[in-house]
Amino acid sequence: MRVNGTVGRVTAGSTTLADVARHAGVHAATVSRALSRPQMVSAATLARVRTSIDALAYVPNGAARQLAGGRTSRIAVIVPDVSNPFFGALVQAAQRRATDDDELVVLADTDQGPQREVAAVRSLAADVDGIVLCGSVAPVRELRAAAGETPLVSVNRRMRAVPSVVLDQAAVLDLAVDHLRSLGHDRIAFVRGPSAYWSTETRTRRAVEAGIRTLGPVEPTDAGGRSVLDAVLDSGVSGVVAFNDLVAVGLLGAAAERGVPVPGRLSVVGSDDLPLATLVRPALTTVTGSAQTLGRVAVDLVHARIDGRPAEDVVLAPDLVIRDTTAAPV
Amino acid sequence: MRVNGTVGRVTAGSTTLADVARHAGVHAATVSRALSRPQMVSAATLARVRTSIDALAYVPNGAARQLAGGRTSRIAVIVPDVSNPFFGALVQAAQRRATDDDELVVLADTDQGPQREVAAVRSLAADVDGIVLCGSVAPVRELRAAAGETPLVSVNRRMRAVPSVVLDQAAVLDLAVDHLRSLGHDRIAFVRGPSAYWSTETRTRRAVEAGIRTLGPVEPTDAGGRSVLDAVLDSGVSGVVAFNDLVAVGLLGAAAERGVPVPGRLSVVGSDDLPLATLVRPALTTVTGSAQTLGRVAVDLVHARIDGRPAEDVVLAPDLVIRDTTAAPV
DNA sequence: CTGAAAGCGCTAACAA
DNA sequence: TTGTTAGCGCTTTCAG
Repeated sequence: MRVNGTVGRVTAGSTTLADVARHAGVHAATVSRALSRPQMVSAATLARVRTSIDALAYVPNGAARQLAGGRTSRIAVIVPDVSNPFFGALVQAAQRRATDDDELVVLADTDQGPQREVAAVRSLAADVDGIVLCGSVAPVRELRAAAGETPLVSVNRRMRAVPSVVLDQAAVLDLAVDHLRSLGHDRIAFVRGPSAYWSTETRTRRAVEAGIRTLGPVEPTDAGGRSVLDAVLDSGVSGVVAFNDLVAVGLLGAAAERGVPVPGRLSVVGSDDLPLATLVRPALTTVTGSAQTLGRVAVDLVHARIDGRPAEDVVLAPDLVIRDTTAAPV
Repeated sequence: MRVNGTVGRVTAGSTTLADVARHAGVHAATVSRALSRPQMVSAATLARVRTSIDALAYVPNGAARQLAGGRTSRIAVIVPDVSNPFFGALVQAAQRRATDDDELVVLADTDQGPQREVAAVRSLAADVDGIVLCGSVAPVRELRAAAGETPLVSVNRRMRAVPSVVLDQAAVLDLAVDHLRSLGHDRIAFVRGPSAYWSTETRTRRAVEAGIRTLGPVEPTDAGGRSVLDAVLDSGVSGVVAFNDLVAVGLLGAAAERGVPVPGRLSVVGSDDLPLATLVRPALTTVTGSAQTLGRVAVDLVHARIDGRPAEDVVLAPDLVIRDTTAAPV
């Protein structure tokens, strides 16, 4: 069986550039130009080519494009856990932004492992134009080595020599603390997330400066929140800044089961503004920089890097979202 | 400036097969074999090649691979909304399964638009080995045309001539209804999701058969649930089967605000078993076929199709997860 | 503005 | 078992 040659193709292959060129009566190169640099082609030819493209329902082959031109029209988004709604929203926002640019998003979930994180970066680097790395916990050296020439942008972790988009974590803590103080709480604790997180460490530093006691670390989940209830009660604080909304919800749930009055004996502020925050009762007061914004800005930043434009760190100011059923005057 | 030739490369390019071959003192084809069919290479050569691969930190170029061999080691997962925790979990499970197979997952979010759904399938088809299409709402003809030769698997919607993995929706409804009946409810309503969903239509049909009244359709969200409260109260039912957990939570939230006793005046059963279900108070009783299972099975199915193995529809039986704080005897 | 030719990095016959 | 030889479908110089 001939596989190539004049006899015909066997490859399942869909229509190619060559097919379009033939149909339009021009050279393949012209079709290529019509696609990527329309202004280099005469209006008449352009029209003809476009007609053929539609007629044949031609879709350019990404692999060939990449191989020949270097560009993939693909960016990778690497997150610790897609099933976490925060990252879900972030990924979605990134995807929307990328789509505006006719780009595809390749997703990798690291399951929170530094090992897998580096592996993901390495294996993706050659196949995408840029990488958005979220909630990274791996050593920066390794990440940079793994990324090679591929533009890398970090979200929610500040890294040297890697453009980052982060929340101002000190402000996150301050906002939450001030809010609790304004309600009259003077004994306040910060429940830490995993130590590997940049956000944990940055907030902890601020907490220490501010003389706020810290509890934990706990897992950044509902279960983590539940597990810290005893410590919270023992510590005698009345106001709690939880690492994130999941921890806050877990803490509140456990408190409810133990009959601890909320708000009253305990006021809790979360962080992330998950949709969840509005659904639980009492609703959660939360400090936030929206996942959407982070995702969008990150993609813009990779684009800048891809195009060789300078890309500076973006530090987003958090908002305090008050739902006023959780945190109440003592 | 020479771009190619003996002078040296300018392309940022990382190490290639050829580099490894040179380093190991073998032909490029041998390295290729060492990578994809190790058993075709002598142990000694294999070892040497592997050493070189490590030494040079070689990572194969996916695009070249695809172009030459036809395989991409990539599958696409298309969902209506990644930020929905149900799909988040599904995507994560799919991703894990794919990773076991050294595959990458390309993600597309259609924002629930049939238009974008078809576009996503079309643009992805040539660049992936297979497609997992979740919660599809587009016309089957168009989808099949868009997919071309690329294996397609549908999740949560049964399609003719497309292997599908779905929940037994009649069973979903029956389970929920039986549960409510066993608690003594005899006036029960089903709150419908969007009509475009296969799961809505299938359940509705069953509801009609079973003489259960239907309400809605509503958006498959918290807001959708809130919006249907009046209709629920007006209809005089005491038991409600909500389209999914988000709707259920919205309904419960609105009920709580209106002082409707739950459980008591109203018992609600959701569907999906979102993590959320355990976090709200009262906790949600829910009918489920886990998102994880759906994701995993779907990926297995695409793999089967990719390998040319026969792939039959998988109909998963739902489970009833009873948390017993929501649905209680009348 | 358009055609010709070369080649991106890899795999897959085919020979040896 | 290994080397040789062709391309995969596209972009890109370079001429014309």
